[in-house]
Amino acid sequence: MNESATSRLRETPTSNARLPRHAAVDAAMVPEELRVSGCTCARVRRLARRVTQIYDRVLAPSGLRVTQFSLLSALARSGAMAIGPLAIVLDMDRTTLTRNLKPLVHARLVTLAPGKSDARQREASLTRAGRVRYDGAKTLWRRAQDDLNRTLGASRVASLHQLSDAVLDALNQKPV
Amino acid sequence: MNESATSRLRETPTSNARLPRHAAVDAAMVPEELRVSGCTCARVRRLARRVTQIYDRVLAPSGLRVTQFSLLSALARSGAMAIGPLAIVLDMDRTTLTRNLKPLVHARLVTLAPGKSDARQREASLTRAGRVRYDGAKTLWRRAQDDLNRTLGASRVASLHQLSDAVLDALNQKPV
DNA sequence: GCCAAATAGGTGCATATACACTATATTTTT
DNA sequence: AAAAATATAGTGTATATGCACCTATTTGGC
Repeated sequence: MNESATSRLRETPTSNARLPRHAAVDAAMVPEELRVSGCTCARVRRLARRVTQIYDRVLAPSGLRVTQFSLLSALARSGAMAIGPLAIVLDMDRTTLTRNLKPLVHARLVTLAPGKSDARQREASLTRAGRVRYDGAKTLWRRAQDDLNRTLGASRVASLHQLSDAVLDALNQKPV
Repeated sequence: MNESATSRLRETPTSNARLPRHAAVDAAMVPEELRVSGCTCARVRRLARRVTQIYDRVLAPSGLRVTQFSLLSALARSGAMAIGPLAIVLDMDRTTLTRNLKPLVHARLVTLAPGKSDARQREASLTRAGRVRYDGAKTLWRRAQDDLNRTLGASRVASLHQLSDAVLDALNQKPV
């Protein structure tokens, strides 16, 4: 069956312990014993899964998922906004945004209105019900965030924020 | 409608330094120093979206997505493994893993065999074709990883790995 | 004014994610 | 040994994600 079982499952194919050779930054490498994958993408996806579960569970009583909460939050902050610009702001694919808005529109928390100057545009904005729902959910969001802060420690969370922002910024400056 | 439209939507909403300002809602009486502004979950999700796009595009010629590549990688490393333990190792919901394996099983890159000692278990393992596909995709993965390292700088990538591992470890030690 | 190019957005398709519930097999209890 | 409890995995449902392709509108030359 698994003829590969004979191999000594040496370290992970993806977990080569040294990153790029064009930089000498070995000083702070992860201990080998952790035997984690060397894939940055796998790490951030895993992190997103784990963290999302926490927020979604705490937000559940509001009937909102954290993605939906974030969309309401963005609209509460920005006011009416067309799909395209909003997608750029959120680093979200335009078509993903369209689909993520759908349950919110169906729940009448968000409306989509034709653009005033350009008939192609669709401006998304919070309804009154959307504002109310968002305000109510903020308490739960705060609880989730506090839970995380307590578990990880504020400094680690702050570091995570800084690093995430820096990475996203770098990727937007110089797209790969 | 959007009475908040007056606010100055400067740069990105979530990287924006002020989210909820109402400290009165803290059901858990969290000290101020534990308060962090901005949503950690929105950040890590955004980061995961962005990074996933990079890897998926580079991996495209292999016919594998990065999630699938990671699954093959895990199986290449571990050999045959039952669904439950594999899900735990990957910090992935068990049912998500079952469904993520489906396209790989359908493509005959992975097989699911009944457990030898326990008929409830299903042991996943790489097929020969799966091993070949995985080996071929590793070159593309390496390219994606190198691209990212070059764009972000190795030290930032190393920091991201360290921090992600530390956070995941902390969450597993002390589940929220 | 007309038409090609560019722009804004939606659809089809496939995968990714996870909670609630279900089905089956094993283990423990009586 | 039969019943109850537990363990293992799959399904139903719903959302999240994004590429390829499509439609409608606007714009830029002419």
